[in-house]
Amino acid sequence: MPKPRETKGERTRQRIRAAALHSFRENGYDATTIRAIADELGLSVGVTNYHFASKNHLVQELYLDVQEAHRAAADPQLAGETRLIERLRIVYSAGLDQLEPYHAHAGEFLSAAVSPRSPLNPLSAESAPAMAITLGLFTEAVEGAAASGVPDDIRRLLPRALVVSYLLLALFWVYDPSDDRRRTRRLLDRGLKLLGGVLPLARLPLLRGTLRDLLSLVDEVRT
Amino acid sequence: MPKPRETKGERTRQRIRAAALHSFRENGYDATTIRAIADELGLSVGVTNYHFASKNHLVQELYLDVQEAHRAAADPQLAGETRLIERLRIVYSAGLDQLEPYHAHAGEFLSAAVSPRSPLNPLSAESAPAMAITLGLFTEAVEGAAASGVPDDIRRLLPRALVVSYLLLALFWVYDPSDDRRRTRRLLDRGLKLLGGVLPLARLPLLRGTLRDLLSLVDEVRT
DNA sequence: GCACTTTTCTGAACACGTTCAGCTTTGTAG
DNA sequence: CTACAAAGCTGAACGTGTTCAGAAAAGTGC
Repeated sequence: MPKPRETKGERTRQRIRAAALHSFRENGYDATTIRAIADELGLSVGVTNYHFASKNHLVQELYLDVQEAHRAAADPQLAGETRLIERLRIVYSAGLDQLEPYHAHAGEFLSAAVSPRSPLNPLSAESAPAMAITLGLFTEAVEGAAASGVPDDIRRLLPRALVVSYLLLALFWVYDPSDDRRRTRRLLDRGLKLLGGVLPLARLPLLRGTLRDLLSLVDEVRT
Repeated sequence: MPKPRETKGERTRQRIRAAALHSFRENGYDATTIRAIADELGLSVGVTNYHFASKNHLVQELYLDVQEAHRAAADPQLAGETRLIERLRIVYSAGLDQLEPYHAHAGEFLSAAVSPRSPLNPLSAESAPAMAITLGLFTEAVEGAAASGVPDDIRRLLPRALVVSYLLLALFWVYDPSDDRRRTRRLLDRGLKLLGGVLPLARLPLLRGTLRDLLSLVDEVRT
C-alpha cells in the first residue's frame, strides 16, 4: 500500500469536504444531508461532526471556494482595464457570475448564513478569510484605476463601502425572481452609472463633505 | 356551560397564538418548541400544525404584533412634530424601540425570516400586511411634514426608499453587538443628519436628477 | 513484538418540526 | 332523539443535525 503522505484523518476530511461541496452544488443546502454524505463515503453518521464542527462549517468551505473563484475570474479581466467604473463593473459582474449556479437554492444558503452565531455570516471570524478576498478585490479595483480626480480621502473610504454594497447586491440577487437575474444586473448597471456621475462631484467642496459622510456611514457597518 | 361565541377551534387557535408569542418573547425562536407549547396547553403535538401551517407562521403573528405596536408608538408622537427629519426620527426610533426586547434572539428570528420561501421574508405575500403598516408610517411621516421645499417627484419616491432603509437599519441592528445598540442609534443619527443635508440640495437642478436616480434605485428593491 | 497513547470512527440516542390516518367532539338536518 | 357530516384533535412515525461513550485503528516508545 502507498505510504500516506498525510494522516488518514486529513484524507477523510477532504473526502467529506468534496462530497459535501458536490452535493451542495447539485442539490442545495436542505437536500444535502449529513447522512447521505456519510453513506456515499461508506462512513458512519457521526464522522462529519468529528471533522467539521457543524453542517454550516461545510458550507463555509463552499463559501471560500466561491470567493476564490471570484478572484480567479476577476483578476485577468482587471489587467486590461484602467477606468475605475469599468473595473468595478468587472468585480461586481464576476461575483454575480460565480453565484449564479447557486441561485436555485440561494434562499436555503442565506438562511443558514444569516444567524449572527453562524460561522457563515459575513461578519463572523470564520468568514474573515473569504471577506478578505472580496475586500482585496475591491481594493485592487480602486487602486489600480487611472488617476480619476477622486480625492484621496474619498478614495480611501471606497473599498470597504463597495464591499458592503456588494453584500447588499448579493442579498438583492437572492430575492431576484426575474429571468437570468436581469433585475440584479440592471440594478448594478444603474448603480455604477450613478456612481460614475457622483464621483466627479466629489471635487466640489460643497459635496465632498457630504459624500465622505455617506461613505463613512456605510463603512460603519464593518467594525 | 357558557355558549361559545366563537367556535372552539378559534379559541384553541388564539390560545396557541398567545402561548407561542409569549414564549418567543421569553425564550426566542429556537427555544420555543412546538411540543412545549402543546404541553403547556394540554394539547397534543399535532395541533399547532392544524391551526398554523408551520412554526414560521406563528412568528408571522409576532411580526404583525410588533408592527402594530410600532404604529401605536409612533402615531401620537408624530402629531406634535412638523419637521420632516424629526418626523422620520420618530418613526425609525419607535421601530427600534419595539424591536429592542427581541435583540437577544434576533439572529434566530432573522434566520427563520430570511428564506425567500418563508412566509416571514419581508417581500412575501404573507407579510404584506405588516409591510403595509411600515410603509403607511413612512408615508404619513413624509406627507404630514411642513412644506420643506423638497420637490414633489423626490417627495413621492421617499416613503418606499425609507422603508428599504428601515429594513437595512433593522438588519444592522440584528448584528449590532454594542451596549444598548448604541451603534445602531448612532448610524440612524448620522443617516438623518446626512439626509437633512442632502434634501435641500434637491432644488439644485444639477443634483436633483442624481438624487432622483438614487431614490428610484432604492425603490427598485420592491416590486 | 509488545504495551500504551492518540487519532479516528461508530452508531444508538436525543430533540426537533412536520405529516397524516384515524379517533373524538361538535354542529346540523330531519 | 337520531344520523350524519364537519371540525377539531391525537399521537405514532419520519427524517433531520447533533452528541457522545466507547470501539477500532493508527501511531509511538521500548
